Amino acid sequence: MDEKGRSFKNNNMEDEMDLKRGPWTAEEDFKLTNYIATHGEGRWNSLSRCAGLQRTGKSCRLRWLNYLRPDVRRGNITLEEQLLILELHSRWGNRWSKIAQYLPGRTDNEIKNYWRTRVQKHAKQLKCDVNSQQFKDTMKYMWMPRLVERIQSAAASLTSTTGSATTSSCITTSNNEFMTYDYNNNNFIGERLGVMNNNDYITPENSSVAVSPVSDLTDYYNAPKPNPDQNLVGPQMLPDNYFDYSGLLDEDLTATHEQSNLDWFENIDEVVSSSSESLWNIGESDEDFWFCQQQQQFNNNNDF
DNA sequence: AACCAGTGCAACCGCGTAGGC
DNA sequence: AGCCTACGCGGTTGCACTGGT
Repeated sequence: MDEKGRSFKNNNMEDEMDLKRGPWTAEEDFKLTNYIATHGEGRWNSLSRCAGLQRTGKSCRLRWLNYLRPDVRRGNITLEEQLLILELHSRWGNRWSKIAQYLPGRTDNEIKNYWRTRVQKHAKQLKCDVNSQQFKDTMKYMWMPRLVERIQSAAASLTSTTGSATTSSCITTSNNEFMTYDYNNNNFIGERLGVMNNNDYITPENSSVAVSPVSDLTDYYNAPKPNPDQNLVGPQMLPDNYFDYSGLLDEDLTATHEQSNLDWFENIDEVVSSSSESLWNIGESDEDFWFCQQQQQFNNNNDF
């Protein structure tokens, strides 16, 4: 039973009346941050009292975890993070905290909000349920390949403009394994990454999607028609463009990196940040949404 | 300038669960 | 074993901001 439960009300109604709600003030933030800096986290209810905050422990915890924590990463969700969210959500569903473990600095709340405001919005606009197989396939066979392509084209364009100055980025894992991602060869350099390896990751050899120089629209529309009996499921839908994302994250992901704080593409952000804002972000690009709608219409027309 | 609808995000709520007594 | 407390998670709400009319 938490502080909203019966026992709380029985204990002290006056305390409940005094509790403050709503947006946090700078002063409250200061108090909470200062107190945690001195005494550490935990025991949120007593922490709230000791810090002189008229807030529930729950509220303090949320404020700290989602906003005040020094390692909270703010700003737009990057392309790489989008890709990872899509992949992990397809695997785990609405397990936001679990997904958040693999996006360092991002909170479950932020990821959840991203999903609801961007992804679900698109599902709605595409007139299909976000949990439907149709929508999942749209993500898997269209959005995710597009993301991969844009991530790589962003890296490639940067490479072309900066010469060979930036051809790799560093990745550190919770185990302090140090890995390097080679943008020229699209693979990881190093012993092991845990969640990925050279064979798993997208390379020019194993993915025509990732390096396709042809416009997506052309590719998709030239793709063989899906088998009407199979209701838009399976790699046969878009064989030339199919990329198996199950390889992106190893099946042993959970086991090998249960408490992983993998700094996924920690520095790729810097590499592509200058151009990523204008690249494809779910919910932000009319062009790509239009493309998805066209594709959906195409599929509908050919399926039935 | 005023209004309104849409959007994004911080914060809250309800519930399940683990652990202590 | 049963109760209580604290915590964490996923779902939901409220509100500030923004862009369109």
